[in-house]
Amino acid sequence: MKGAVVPHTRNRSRDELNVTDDLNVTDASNLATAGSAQPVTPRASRRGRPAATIYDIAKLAGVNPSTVSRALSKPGRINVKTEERIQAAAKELNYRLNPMARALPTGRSSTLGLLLADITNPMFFDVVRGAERAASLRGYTLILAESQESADRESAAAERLSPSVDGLVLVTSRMSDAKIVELTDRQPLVVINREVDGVPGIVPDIAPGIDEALAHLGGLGHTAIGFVSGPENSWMNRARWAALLVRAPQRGMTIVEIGPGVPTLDGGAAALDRVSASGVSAVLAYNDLMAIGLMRAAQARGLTVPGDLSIIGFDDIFGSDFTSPQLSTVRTPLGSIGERAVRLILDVIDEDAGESPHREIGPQLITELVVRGSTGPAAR
Amino acid sequence: MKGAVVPHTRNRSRDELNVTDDLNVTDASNLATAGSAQPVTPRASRRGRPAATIYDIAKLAGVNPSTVSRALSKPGRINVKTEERIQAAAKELNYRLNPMARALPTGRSSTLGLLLADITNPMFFDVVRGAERAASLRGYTLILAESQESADRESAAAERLSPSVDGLVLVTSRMSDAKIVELTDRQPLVVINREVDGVPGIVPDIAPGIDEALAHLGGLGHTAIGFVSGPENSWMNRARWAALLVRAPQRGMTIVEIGPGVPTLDGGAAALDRVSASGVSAVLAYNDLMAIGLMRAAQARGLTVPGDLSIIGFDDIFGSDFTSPQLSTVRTPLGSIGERAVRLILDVIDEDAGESPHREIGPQLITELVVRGSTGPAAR
DNA sequence: GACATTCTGTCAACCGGTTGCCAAAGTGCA
DNA sequence: TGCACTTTGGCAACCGGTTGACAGAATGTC
Repeated sequence: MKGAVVPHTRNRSRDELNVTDDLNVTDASNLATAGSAQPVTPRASRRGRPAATIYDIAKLAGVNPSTVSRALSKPGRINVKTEERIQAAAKELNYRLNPMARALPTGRSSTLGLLLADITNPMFFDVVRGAERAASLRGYTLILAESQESADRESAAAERLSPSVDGLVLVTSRMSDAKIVELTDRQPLVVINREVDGVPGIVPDIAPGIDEALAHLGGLGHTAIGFVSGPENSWMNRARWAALLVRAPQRGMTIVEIGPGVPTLDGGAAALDRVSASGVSAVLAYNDLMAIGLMRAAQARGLTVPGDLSIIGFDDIFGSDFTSPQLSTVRTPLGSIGERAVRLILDVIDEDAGESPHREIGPQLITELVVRGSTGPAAR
Repeated sequence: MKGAVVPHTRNRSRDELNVTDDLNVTDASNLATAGSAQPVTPRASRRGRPAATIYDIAKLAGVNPSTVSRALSKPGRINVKTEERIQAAAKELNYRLNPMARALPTGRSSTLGLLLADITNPMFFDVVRGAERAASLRGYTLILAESQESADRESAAAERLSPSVDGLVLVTSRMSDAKIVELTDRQPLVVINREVDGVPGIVPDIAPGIDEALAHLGGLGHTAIGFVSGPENSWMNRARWAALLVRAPQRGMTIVEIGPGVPTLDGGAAALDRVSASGVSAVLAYNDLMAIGLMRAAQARGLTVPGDLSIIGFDDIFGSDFTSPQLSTVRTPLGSIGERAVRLILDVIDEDAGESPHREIGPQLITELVVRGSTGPAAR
């Protein structure tokens, strides 16, 4: 008899299974007056066998588990005949790879974390869409987390996500540069709408849109402009203000900053008093949300837009053309930004893994003015 | 000498580490004219030591790894003194538990999958917010996936997520009942806005809102109503239509179904011809997106709302009060629905795990009419 | 002081994959 | 037929945790 020390034997006795078919179909007719929380039918316990593993496949195909692993993830490493047998067994067992089991030895989860400041800001729609597309194209899954405009919550979310994602995309980070650099030291990370020394990032070129906006306003006779400012800790807020501060005087316009404020409808509405008091005839707001909030507050007070006040937003979010008048706004190519950001971080990840460091420099991400109804001639 | 067979020795020589401080700070000044894709600074490779494990803690605290595991996750099982020592070591090493390593033996990932039909439908804002709140309250993370209104893509997403989540929440599923039941057999699952036999779900009570809407329209003199219908495979679409079909005649009104159509702005706009041709003086649309699309299309054609046509939407999404006139709509308590759905699925999960099957039946999730400007007296 | 009971920490198996190393089998070429 | 080289598949360690079983120490009881 051979030696009998079996060091790591797996004894799984899950082959035969119950399937006691006690499904108790409750009659849930009467669609129309649907109740609220439908009571759960007493489901004794999850039926259906546990998910198949490579060990099950190995047994069925009569090979070693490691061979199954290779057949499934290293095409060509295994004899074609064997590979076919394994594929057949996998299909028969309806095998589905367990990503977490794979992530443990490889250290790669094929998962990316996307940190947003505020889910309810429609600006994120397109970013998420674009990111999703680029991610799934390369077999990655996105995990979304929201920081609700708080640097602390953002940093907590990053810490929480960190062990289970291959990389982090910060969409409109509220964290300090130092914290971001610290995170970048630990794992691949890219920022959107922000520049941090030594951290890869995707930032649209805001200059064209702002130039167009100022030219547009100048052409309408406005000479005193306001900037309804967003969060102080937003890099993009500072960037937009900085650009205006340089460019407005170049065109012979005066410009004042009104704020900072929270980047929401309410934040925009809250700026109305200061806007009125400032005597400006036109404002740019940090984003469309604030612009719309301001517009509605102004209208509620009997002012007309653009008669008494011209308003321009940023981003061209969903709904910015619902308003009356429709909002003029500096469009940001959000979808492309999300897409590029994910491609960039995947490149960083691959590079860390020692693969080809190809980095495509695509077309510029430029912004442009969308002229709609909320801008008009300055009152004489 | 004792026996010397060490079966599973871990030899990690990661104690000393490099930290070659070659951070090459590139000067990225000039905020305003930010370029597009900022080139990545040549980052030799990820700096910073690999994440600490319980083995590192064990060595530092002079105990066995299993003791560390217990100290960290089974408070009280371990001597207070030892536990403190371990906690201190964990803090010193900045230890962070690896969720995937934990998920493997326990089979629980503390992660929930949320399947949406369309991220860009603002209806999901509140659902996601509510779900997020309930999930994080109980230590769970949400993974969002989008099916883009396709049953196939939805089912594929469910399959893909399945191995790595503890449960699935289908928000507005487009899959067949059979498929949903099949998934439910494999793992905890709850549906929102849908009733499926034997599958736990959260559905708002649409009757009150629809009654109010019909009463409102009746009071304004409307007798011929249209329902601009959404996707055929949407349970909620059928439910709304079924409710209207029963209730409108009870009030002496006629009602016709116009559709089906895609549940977007464009889908609503596309229904305009059929709405005009039908001769109705008021319509309810499947959701706010279609209602707004229809309203804008009507206005673009020179019709007035509500003068020529009264319009009511469903859900009261973000932006439904941006329009002019503002949209009257049947509000759905989306946030509560998301919250309740997550609580429900966590109960299902706990129950499967053999814990207390407490199930709170909260207040009813009722809908209500929000009267704004898009409804008015019927034309004589 | 003897014995039963509770506390506390260790051992080793296990979750489901991946992968370096190696030997057996197959192939090519002289 | 002999030998070098390539293919192919198995073995066992490993990723980072969890947990049942168990033994030694501490404590309680009479």
